Amino acid sequence: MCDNKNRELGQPIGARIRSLRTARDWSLAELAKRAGTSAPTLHRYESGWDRFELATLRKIASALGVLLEVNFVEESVSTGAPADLRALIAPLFWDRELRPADLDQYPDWVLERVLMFGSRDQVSAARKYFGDEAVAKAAGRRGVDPKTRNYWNTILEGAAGAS
Amino acid sequence: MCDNKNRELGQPIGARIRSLRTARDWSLAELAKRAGTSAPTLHRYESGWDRFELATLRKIASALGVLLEVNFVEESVSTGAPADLRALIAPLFWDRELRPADLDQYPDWVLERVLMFGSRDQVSAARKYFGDEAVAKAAGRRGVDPKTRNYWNTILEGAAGAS
DNA sequence: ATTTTTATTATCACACATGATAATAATATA
DNA sequence: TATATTATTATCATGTGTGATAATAAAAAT
Repeated sequence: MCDNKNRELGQPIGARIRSLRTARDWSLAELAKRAGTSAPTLHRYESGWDRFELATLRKIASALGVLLEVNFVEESVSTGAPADLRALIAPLFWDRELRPADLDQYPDWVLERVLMFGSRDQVSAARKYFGDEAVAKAAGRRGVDPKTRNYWNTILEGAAGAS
Repeated sequence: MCDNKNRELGQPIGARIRSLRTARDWSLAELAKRAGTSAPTLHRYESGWDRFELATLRKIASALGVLLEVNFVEESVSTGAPADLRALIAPLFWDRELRPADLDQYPDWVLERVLMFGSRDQVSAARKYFGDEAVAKAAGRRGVDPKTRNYWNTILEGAAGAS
């Protein structure tokens, strides 16, 4: 999830709540009971409400057994420069040196590795650099495990639906 | 920053705001003007206020030129069961199959690989499973690059200091 | 086909987050 | 030392997020 609407880094809050709830096979009423709120209120949240109080999000997170993180994030490494991205993800390429040209010649291969083994920051930077289409393509490669593939299919589906 | 008080993952929100503001050499009045709020209100926030509306945090983030991230983070995989950890980190052992017994027979070797190439989740799960002492030991192995070693020495030093 | 469960929409009262304002204390500047 | 700037504390009016409730639609179960 990202709260700043200018950057699509994940699901909107409401969609995330729904996703977490349905993963647990809970009804709106069940989660509402656990979170100390009401089903119609939760429905409102899952349907696009966006102006939460943190206290509300805290209750919901607690009921769902997840951690609520709230971060002010400085603009990350500049991803306009290939050299910056290369330096960031180079550690993932233990078997072969990652050359600067590889970013443009073999985006699928690079992304596959990043999606499979990269940290959040590395993945985020690569996604920004290559774009969602390239990520979707890379997620379809044989070297990507089904769990990771499903993850990205869901994320990118959500990101495409929002545009 | 982490919003769930049960886990210490960073600065409280208010302290983070102050840190970002003073880094820019702005007064309370300056940030207040940019964020469309008031100096006394900002002072309240920086001094421990904790029950924010997201809209408020958005305004402040925008004024500070930073990204507001709001995440529900799943608790990581259960690390009580060796099979779960093994499944999680298995992709990192591309050159040799990771057998269940390896976790107990060669913890150093397993951890070295995880520390060097693991994702955040993988590292976190392994750390939880093996404990900090084992991580410290593994970080000292020859196959761990100095940067990673320093990273873990710092982290574990901090973790030891906190107890 | 009927009943039960769940989701969805709408209304409303109330608690409270927020910013405006004033006053005072502390710090920085001239 | 005097003045200006900034930080801090307190009060209060207002807008709004929230949950309770009712009604209805849709989906699932029997």
